[in-house]
Amino acid sequence: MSQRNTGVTDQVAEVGDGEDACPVREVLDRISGKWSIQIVLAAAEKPVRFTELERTIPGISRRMLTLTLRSLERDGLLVRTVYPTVPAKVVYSVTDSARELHDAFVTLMDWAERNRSSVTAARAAYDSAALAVAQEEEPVRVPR
Amino acid sequence: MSQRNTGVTDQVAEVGDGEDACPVREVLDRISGKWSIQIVLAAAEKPVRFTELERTIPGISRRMLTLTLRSLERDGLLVRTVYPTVPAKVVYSVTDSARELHDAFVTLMDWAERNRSSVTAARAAYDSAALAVAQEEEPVRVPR
DNA sequence: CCGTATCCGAGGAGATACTG
DNA sequence: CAGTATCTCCTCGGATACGG
Repeated sequence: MSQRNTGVTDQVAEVGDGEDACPVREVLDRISGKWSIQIVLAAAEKPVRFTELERTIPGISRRMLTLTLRSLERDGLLVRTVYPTVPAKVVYSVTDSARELHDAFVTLMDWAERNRSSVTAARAAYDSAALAVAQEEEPVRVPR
Repeated sequence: MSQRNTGVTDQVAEVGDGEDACPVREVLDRISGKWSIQIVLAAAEKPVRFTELERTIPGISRRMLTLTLRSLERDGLLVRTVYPTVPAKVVYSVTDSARELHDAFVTLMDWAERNRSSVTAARAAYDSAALAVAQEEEPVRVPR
């Protein structure tokens, strides 16, 4: 009991949840963790099997896949269905709640693609400026 | 040099960024961290001063405020303006890029408020079910 | 007022090995 | 196939103290 290090917030957290009530934190807690969004994104297209997700999402580990799935299931975003066939087959599908969230994610992804280049550029500019300062030299003044 | 523990991803990360190119990760890296969203949200309403943000955002520490601000500035989401008055005055304002992102955040917040109750309910249901299993008893079968 | 530097704990996440 | 259990590393982020 009293399991340590469950990752992904925790589950069955002390019953007394604590009254945050802040919507910002609620959202963050749900989409943070490297994998939640990608899983919802994948499951929203069509119900997916465990192994399927493992292949669909590049760097995910078995552990994090399981933990994130449980977390999403707990929040009522995914439904886990088990078919008691011989090697057992498990399918995860999104709920209505998650489908709406999915739309919000799409908006976010859209932003990411439209602003990718500008962010990269801003970053490069910021870094080179910081570097110049660190070297106590005049900015962007090329040697030769 | 080679400073440890800068928090908020890191800045000036080894120059060679590594080619992820995954929009999902890009978004996540920007909105993860407990404070980014709230800062953008606040600065989007009107340009804000450092201390102002400190008061506006409840639990934030000076450290995290600075770190997150730098990170957002680096990504071209915030602009830092210094007025060389006597005790110096610094104002942070959002860029166009950030204003679009702000809209996406609003969508997310909207979702959070609309689904707050259903998530809470789903969580309670999941937890009580798990608890019943843990006690090796029949589910939801009240004693008396 | 606007930060920076340092110390340190909590928990997120990978690697690996084992089970029904 | 679909997980669970451990062990461990590392990043995030709070507390605190100091500097221009």
